[in-house]
Amino acid sequence: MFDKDFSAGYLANHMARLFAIGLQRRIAPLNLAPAQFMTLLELWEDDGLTQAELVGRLDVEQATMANTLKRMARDGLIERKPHPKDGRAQQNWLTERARSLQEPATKAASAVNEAALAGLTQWERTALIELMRNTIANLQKTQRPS
Amino acid sequence: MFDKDFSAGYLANHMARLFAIGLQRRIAPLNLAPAQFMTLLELWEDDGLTQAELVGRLDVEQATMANTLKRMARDGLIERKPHPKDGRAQQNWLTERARSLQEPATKAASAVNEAALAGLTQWERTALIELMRNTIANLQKTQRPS
DNA sequence: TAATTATATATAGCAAGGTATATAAATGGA
DNA sequence: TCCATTTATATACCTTGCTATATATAATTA
Repeated sequence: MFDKDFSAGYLANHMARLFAIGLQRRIAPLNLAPAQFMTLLELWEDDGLTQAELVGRLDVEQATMANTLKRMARDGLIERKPHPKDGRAQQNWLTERARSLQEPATKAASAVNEAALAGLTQWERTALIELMRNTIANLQKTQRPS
Repeated sequence: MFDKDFSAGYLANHMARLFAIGLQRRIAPLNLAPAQFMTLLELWEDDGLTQAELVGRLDVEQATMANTLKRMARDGLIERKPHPKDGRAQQNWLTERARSLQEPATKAASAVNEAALAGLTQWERTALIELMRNTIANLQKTQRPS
């Protein structure tokens, strides 16, 4: 018999939904959505990345990233410019507004993490992170070797 | 500086997406989607639950459940009948087809969990589950006390 | 070089989550 | 009993994800 309350997949889904709500509520005042924040994390590190590069770094489907970038351009977070060496590609450059959001947005995300891990020891926090990373690697292994 | 590869929230989102893909691929042949499976888990236990009861058990928004139930009725998984004691409510009853999916669907879900946790010791698996349950409780605590 | 193959984006369509509203039925008080 | 409040669903609209296709530009190869 299948007990969802001890199923890794069910718990992962539930936990991710709660994290998303927590983040969404805290970055909504910045006019930012969770997937936009995730994309900004990469652009804050390396501005001007192409859609394909972002797809590789964030492990989402190309179509998903295409739509997220379209909304980000619409919301004035990025500007898309033709790639100087590849006529098919576009570079995605942060706007001043997007750059200004780095500090408040990352603080909001850290606050959610802190609230989520409240009461866990440092050892437990590290264990959770490492176990999730291990699980992610396992899942990627079984679904990619296509 | 914010490192997404060690952020509980980011990892939870990534892990949940990978679990969802794994489950979706395995239950697609049954003409079943992940949220439908999650809902069936409750109905297999207690047939005839109302929308409000399912909302409470699965911790999703009422509107989300309303749409999921609509798709399940459309797909012949449930039949909705007026509640005998409450004119506002409807009871959701499993069809024969839905009952027949219990075994293959739960086996598919168990297979995904097994693939995800491959290589982890029993102790590590239990630790991951318990840490996720703890994190879920923390997040519920901070977002509900509305 | 011409033709094929691969790569970068875009778009359509659907599921699942969420917020915000609306409506109808049930409940509780005054 | 009548009115206000609560509860059960439904719906509209938005984001995020996915699959499947289509298109244009590179790259490769015959």
